[in-house]
Amino acid sequence: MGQDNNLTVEMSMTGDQQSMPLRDAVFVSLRKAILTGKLKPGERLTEVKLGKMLGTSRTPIREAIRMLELEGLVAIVPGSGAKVSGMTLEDLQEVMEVRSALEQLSAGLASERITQEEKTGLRDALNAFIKSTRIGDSMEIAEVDGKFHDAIVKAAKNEKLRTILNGLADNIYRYRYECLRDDERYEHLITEHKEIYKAILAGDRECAEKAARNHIALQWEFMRGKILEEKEQ
Amino acid sequence: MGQDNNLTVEMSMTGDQQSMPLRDAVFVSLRKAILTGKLKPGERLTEVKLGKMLGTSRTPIREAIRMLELEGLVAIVPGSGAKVSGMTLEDLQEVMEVRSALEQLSAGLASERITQEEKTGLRDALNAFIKSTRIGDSMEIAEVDGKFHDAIVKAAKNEKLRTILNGLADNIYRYRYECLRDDERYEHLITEHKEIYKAILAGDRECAEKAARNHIALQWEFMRGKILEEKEQ
DNA sequence: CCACATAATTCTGTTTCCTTTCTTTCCCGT
DNA sequence: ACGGGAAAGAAAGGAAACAGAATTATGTGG
Repeated sequence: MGQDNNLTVEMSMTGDQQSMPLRDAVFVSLRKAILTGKLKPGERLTEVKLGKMLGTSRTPIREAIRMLELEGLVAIVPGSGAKVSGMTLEDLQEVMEVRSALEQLSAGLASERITQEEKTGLRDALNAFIKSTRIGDSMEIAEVDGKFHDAIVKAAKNEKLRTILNGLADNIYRYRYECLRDDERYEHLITEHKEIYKAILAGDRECAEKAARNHIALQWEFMRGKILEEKEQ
Repeated sequence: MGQDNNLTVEMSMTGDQQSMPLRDAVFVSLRKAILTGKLKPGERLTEVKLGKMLGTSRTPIREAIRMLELEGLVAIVPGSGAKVSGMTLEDLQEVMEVRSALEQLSAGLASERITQEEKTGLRDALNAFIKSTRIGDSMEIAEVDGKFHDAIVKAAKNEKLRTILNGLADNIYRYRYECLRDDERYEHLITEHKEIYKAILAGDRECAEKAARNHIALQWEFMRGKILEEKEQ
């Protein structure tokens, strides 16, 4: 009961509701709540309850849930309802396999298509990442890491790729976030990012792809290890 | 007016509506109508009209449209409505770039993970493809071509990849379909498919990836040429 | 004390209605 | 005659109502 009230406050809809369809606001709110773990995997999402929490009727909630389903963040059981979808280790591996292929493509295309301004933008993103690892707020690090990868895919000039990659990033956000609490890998992460950055700047597609593949592979290895050792406890 | 009635009949909802949420039936119907070109790019989708056509109220229509939007098949103008989204040549190129990377991954993984039963299934799919090119019904060829690619991604044992690839295939279905009307490329297609098939059977990942990349590259080249020469007319 | 069946409650699926926003058309002024 | 603005109409956005299925609770029999 008290928890619900807490969530109500936490899930208040941000910013400009004006001229923005309610369903989109709800969509963003729910998505954020899931990604940050406020709504936990397996938790049941009842429409009336969410409606009360966000102060809307069921209609926008329903539409938002349908959208979340297509993004894979909730699972709908026909006739029963929706629940936040958890992920098995196998699911994570699937996502990481796809991500590996697409981050390679992203880095490769970026190395060929990046403009001068984007180069400075990418450098700034890299520096921001390095800086926030020094400070150590894992929430911010996840954010800035995402910015770096997004800067690359922007330079790749392929919006379809960008959409898909961002969707995949959301899929694993929860787990990546958990893994970033550990700072033993920060130095490695910086090195890997630098390597990708250098290859893209040099316009060396082969090298950029290789660096990206390597980066994802190491990240996956680390995540996998973390999750497995957590399970043993 | 008469057109509308025609569409009504064409868009009747197929199969087991029982125990299937109406929105999904609507979703499938609309999707098919768009992919087969019954609903043309730019055409406006008004909820009441579609509701009358399919014999439902607006709600299932709305939810289906939201889902179609996330799949990129319709575009929503806030407050105004939804329309079937067309594709520029640049959009197509974006899709093909991503598809190239993922079909490579698909073939590569399949070469490592395919089971004995799946091998025979893939062989059957290949033969079915060859057979339908002899008959020459472009509708069926597109279907069977899809089956072949789906058999591969099934063997790759990665459902996430499968979902994304099928989504991409839908994106370009209309255009691929158009291009298959031309039978000058059938022989090449068969050769390329055979090459992928052989590499997967041999368990040669490198070779499978190369064959897949080659296949997509040639398909794209052909599509691009077709579209450009159509525009010139 | 537990298992099974039945009833009550809750939640989804769908329809219907009201409100808000956009679009189009028509009229008035220049 | 042409352009701008206001009003009417149409369509989406949102809320509430209704029906049916699912889950939970309750009670009875073993």
